[in-house]
Amino acid sequence: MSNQDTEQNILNAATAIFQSKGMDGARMQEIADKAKINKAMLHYYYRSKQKLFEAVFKTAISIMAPKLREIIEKEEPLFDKIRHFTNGYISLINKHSYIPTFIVHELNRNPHILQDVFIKQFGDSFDKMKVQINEMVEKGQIRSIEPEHLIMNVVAMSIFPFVAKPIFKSVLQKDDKEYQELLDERKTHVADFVINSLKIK
Amino acid sequence: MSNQDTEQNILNAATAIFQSKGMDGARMQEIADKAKINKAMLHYYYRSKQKLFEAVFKTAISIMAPKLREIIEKEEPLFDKIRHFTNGYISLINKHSYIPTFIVHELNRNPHILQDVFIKQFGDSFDKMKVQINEMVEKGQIRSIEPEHLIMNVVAMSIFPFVAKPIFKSVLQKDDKEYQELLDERKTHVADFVINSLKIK
DNA sequence: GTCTATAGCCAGATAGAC
DNA sequence: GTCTATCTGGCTATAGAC
Repeated sequence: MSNQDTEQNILNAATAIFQSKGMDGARMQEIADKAKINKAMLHYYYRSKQKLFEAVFKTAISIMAPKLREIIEKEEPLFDKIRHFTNGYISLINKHSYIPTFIVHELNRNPHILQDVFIKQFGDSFDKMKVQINEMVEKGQIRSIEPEHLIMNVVAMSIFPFVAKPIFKSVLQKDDKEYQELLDERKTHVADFVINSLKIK
Repeated sequence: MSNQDTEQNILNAATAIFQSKGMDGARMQEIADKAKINKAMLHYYYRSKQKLFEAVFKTAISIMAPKLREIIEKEEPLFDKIRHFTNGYISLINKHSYIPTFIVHELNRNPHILQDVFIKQFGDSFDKMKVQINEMVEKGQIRSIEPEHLIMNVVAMSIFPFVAKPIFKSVLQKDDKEYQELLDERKTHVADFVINSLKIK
């Protein structure tokens, strides 16, 4: 295996372990076993558990952020944007379902990891979106709503069902297959639900 | 200090530490320091870290569950129920803001903690609520919606802003005071948003 | 019940042979 | 680059004096 393959191999194993157990619960030995290499190799390539964790965390952010950015920055009508967000984001998270829980937990454990990552990346785009929403309200095209709440609503309904999967599965009494079907339905359901609430008929 | 005071004192300290650092990140020494007692006392009263953790976890569930049960079981019109839920639950979580993140993380770490806690407590109530929603759809009083999605929507919009607080604060560029104001607004905003989406006008 | 001291274990990190 | 063996520190848990 080449250096880069080994490095990637380690990162993949570390991602799986860190995302399911968190920084504190993860064990270097377990990561090494998963990567089918020696524990010393982890340190050879990444120096420390902390550095390896940071690599995993940055990778997780880099999977989530560009798609978000793409959807938000694209110039198109608000309702289209909402549909693209719920469809695109729920599909993406489906492929990386551990990421939201992982990010949420690690950020609460240590909020300053973020610092200004998001501000720098999204500040301008969100300002534009706020203007777009406020204009539609003023023109009477949608109900009155604060942009902040609209954004929180859409994001919450899209992501929370992944984060709270064990609770919802239990409360709604669904098995894995049934719950997956619910998640798929939400790609369009959430957008419909939001747009119905905004529309003035 | 009496036995029970000491026991409660330990539980309070453990709650604070476990809820901010999680089971794996918490240190018995830190809990002892916070409770201003000796580390050996923790073991005298709770035998092991695991047992102490379970006490904290059960307390967290027992704070969240009865209110949920109360709101869901009360016989009243659906829209009233939605208003009571968003108002009551957001207020409650405001007083215990670490709990949702704590529960979510620990459940993902170890999903079988739940087992049938929720099913037994809420199975019947949710069935009744499903019937209530389905009847309103059939009578043409609200838009067609699957009860599961409606429940997920309301819960997600109420709870996710607490879980994702560091992210939203950063993205929306709010300080603590401004973010708290947003959370307070949501007690009525979420209910309005949901009811607007359901109404047929 | 409360403390000090310490046993015993396990994890992250490194030394050093190959 | 890759491995084995080992160091070092920190953590849970307990023994035992008071």
